[in-house]
Amino acid sequence: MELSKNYIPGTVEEKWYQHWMSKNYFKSFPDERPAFTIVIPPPNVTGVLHMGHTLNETVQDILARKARMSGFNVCWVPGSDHASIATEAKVVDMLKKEKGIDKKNLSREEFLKYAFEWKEKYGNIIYSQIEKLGCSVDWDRVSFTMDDHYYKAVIKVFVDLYKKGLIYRGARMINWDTAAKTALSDEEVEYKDVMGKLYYIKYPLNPSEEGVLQSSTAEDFIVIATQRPETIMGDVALCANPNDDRYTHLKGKKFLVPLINKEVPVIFDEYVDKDFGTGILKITPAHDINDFNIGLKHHLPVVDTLNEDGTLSEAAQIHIGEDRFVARKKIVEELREKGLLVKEEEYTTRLGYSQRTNVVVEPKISTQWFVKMKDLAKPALDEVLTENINIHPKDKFTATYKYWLENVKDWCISRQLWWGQQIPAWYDEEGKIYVAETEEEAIGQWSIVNSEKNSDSEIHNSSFTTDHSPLPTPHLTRDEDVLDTWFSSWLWPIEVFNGITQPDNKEINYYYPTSVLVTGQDIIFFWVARMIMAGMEFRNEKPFNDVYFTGMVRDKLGRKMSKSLGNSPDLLNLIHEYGADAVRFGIMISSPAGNDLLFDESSLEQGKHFNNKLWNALKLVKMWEENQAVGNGEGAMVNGEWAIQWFESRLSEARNEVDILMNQFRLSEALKTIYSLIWNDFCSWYLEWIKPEFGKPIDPAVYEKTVLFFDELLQMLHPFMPFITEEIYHLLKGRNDDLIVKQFSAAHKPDVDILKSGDKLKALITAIRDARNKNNLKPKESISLFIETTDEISYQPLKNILSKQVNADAILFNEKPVESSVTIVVGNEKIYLLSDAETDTEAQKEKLNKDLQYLKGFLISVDRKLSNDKFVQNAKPQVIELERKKKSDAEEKIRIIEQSLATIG
RNA sequence: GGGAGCAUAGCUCAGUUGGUUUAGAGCAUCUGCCUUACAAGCAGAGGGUCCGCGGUUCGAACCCGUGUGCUCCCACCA
Repeated sequence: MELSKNYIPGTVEEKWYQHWMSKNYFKSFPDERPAFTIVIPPPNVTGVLHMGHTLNETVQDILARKARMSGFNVCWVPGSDHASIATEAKVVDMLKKEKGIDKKNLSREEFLKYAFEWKEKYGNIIYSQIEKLGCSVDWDRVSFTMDDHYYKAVIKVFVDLYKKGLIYRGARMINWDTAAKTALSDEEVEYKDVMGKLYYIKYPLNPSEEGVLQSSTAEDFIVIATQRPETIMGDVALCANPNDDRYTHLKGKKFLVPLINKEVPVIFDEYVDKDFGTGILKITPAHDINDFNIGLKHHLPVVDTLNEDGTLSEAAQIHIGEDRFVARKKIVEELREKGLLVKEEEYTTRLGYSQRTNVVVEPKISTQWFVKMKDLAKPALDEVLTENINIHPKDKFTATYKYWLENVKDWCISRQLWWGQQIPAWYDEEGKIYVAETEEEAIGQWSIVNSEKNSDSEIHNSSFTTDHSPLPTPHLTRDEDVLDTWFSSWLWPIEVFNGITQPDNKEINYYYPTSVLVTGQDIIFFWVARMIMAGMEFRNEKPFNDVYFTGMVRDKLGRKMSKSLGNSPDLLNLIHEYGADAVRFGIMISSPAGNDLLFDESSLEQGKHFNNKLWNALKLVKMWEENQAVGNGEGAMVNGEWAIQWFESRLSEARNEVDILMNQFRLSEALKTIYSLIWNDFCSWYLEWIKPEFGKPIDPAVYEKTVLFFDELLQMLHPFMPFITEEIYHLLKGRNDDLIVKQFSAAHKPDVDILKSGDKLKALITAIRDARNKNNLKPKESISLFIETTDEISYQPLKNILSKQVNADAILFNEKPVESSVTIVVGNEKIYLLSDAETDTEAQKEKLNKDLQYLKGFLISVDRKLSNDKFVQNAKPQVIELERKKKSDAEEKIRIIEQSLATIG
């Protein structure tokens, strides 16, 4: 079979994915083997996968494939997240732009139909991307956070927590998204520094109050500073610090809110910073969390001057219906005209923006549903602190995890949206709440409550009536809101195995807890912490053993990937251009765990080159398949045996290193190790060492061994680059099995002595090549080598390799060349290169002098240590011994070099 | 304002409880090669005040203090 010049990934990748699927390699059923379970962090169905997902899925696939080749029953569950607010915002936007439909004009059912269509479209794109990337997920297990059983699980959990008293309904200050018209959790708000203005506004004294100000002031007003003049209509008090002498005399006085002349009292609270602004704070409980708290403390009313969409409400009295930012400008103008605006200052402030719609978030009083977090947080914290769950990298995230859980606040879980699980709460005409899994159950509860009420009233009326008229049909209305998307995601590792809806099924018992969670560090609180809470609360067991945090993917300038910057590449394009293996390689090679990844296409280029290197190694070995020596191996490499022993040891050494690195989740380093093993040790050294001269046959035993080595390298690389490795595995030799399921054998112990010989040989070759280079000896010009050594025997097995690698036609030991030659020093041995060509003695001298200088400096530093009494007294014996050896080695080398220099003259 | 992390070659990063040389890798750079697996390649080379300062130690890239710079998280003073 003719192999193409370069590796072409496209059809190969398609072919093998289909093959693996047809063999059901990705499918998993509970059996006797140990389980290795991964649940995919379900991507939001808001759009297509970006580079962050690519990194995540690649890491998971590497772990899954490695586990599969190590005898585990691997189950990787794919899926997607309905992403309540994010998706709803996209659908609303799409409807408006593409169909001219306003959500207001749709019924809930109609809207959900569109939303499901959207989910179908983007969900499928996401799944096809996961497939193209080569992810070995079990496609029979695709889960979605709004699947029927999943929906039921969420409802069940809500009811359960409500019954336990862990869910309550209450009026709180929440973050309000005026575009999506919904509450946001604290985590959904992003703060940005913005230039704003601080306005100083006069509040006049109520004219009905007389002579309250000290005569020295002589003015009947006080000045407050605010960034948000449009909220003054919601003011209910002015507040000063009780220790602020400037204002203590104002106690009991009343002032007027400008423009609307509403009377507000002066109160005192230590919360107020005397040194900020004027030292007086206006209290607007409806629109600021701190004001709200002060309001509660001082029993002040709440005046909400904003509508849900961010326009001013009737309570504002003026500018009703105008957007808050428009109203701000107008109010400032009006204040200025009335002479009530004292001054404006430039001021940098941090404003909260909605993560989903990017509008400025308004603090707003609202009745919402909350989860009490304190009791849930405790066990979740313990799991991590006791290292029952291991976080990687540990140092970086354990502290933040601990801090968040120790200071956790109640979780606002209701959202004023349609896309999501509708809150299972019903209200009767009196506003009484019934929380139940179904409407029937809610009605049942209502009946019980109302019949109790009837019997209560019977007792109190003390009128004995016997005719029990049937209870009237209840008019229950269901809560319109849906649940926060994370209130469904936190059940993910459990409910993908139906562990909430059927708590004792075979699957959940086998696959749970899952093995490892791979996710971005940005959702440690949103998701990771809450999954641990859910695991502990609903199954009394952690959801996963390990958590691997990937960093954020940035562009090569360190900027976040974003659509507006246009620096977020399209995954399918990249796969098309480089191949999935190269994309996986490129993204993994530069991605240490937990560090941000600076994405640069040049690393994909490197991956592509690596593919080609493997391809060419295949071509070389294939050539030998047809051209093997018969009989006693005439023309074969005599030193194949030694090369084989060396590579066997090198391979074992690397296998052990890679295993350790993989167990520590240091995947990037593991890949680097494999890359270097294949490119340098296998291709540049081993294959060159055993390669017969052109046209000559190879020794069959060497050939067979080489194929086995190649197999093992492919196996090591397969988790990282699955397609090309499977392809080469099959092209290398006719096979009945597939690489993807080939089980790792135990790694051997490397032979340390032979590795040392290998290092020596490599150093020798490099030094001689360097000398050739520096002396302008063309590769084709043959040389004779004269080696001065006390250990001639150790050279015997290396001789043939050495002469081939440096193009030497003769190697002589402990003889001096008669003619002038190039002299170099490698280790403790002096080597002469003799050739017919002119040699440049100046270049040699230069090199030798440089080495000499280095060695003398080195010797001084060693001597300094050894002549230091304290060092000799305190250092460990091995360390001293080592220094002595360094000293004698250096002295020996210096002697040889000086001798050489003398010879050259 | 509170906390965490980082700072090593042009770039991205390793560097294990302080001692294997005067610190390593990949990429990039430079030099020479179209040598029959591979120019998407081969061979070789150059490149570092381990952020500054101070301390502990016989010995510091590593430990301690301090300064500077960057990143992130939390809080959210009108």
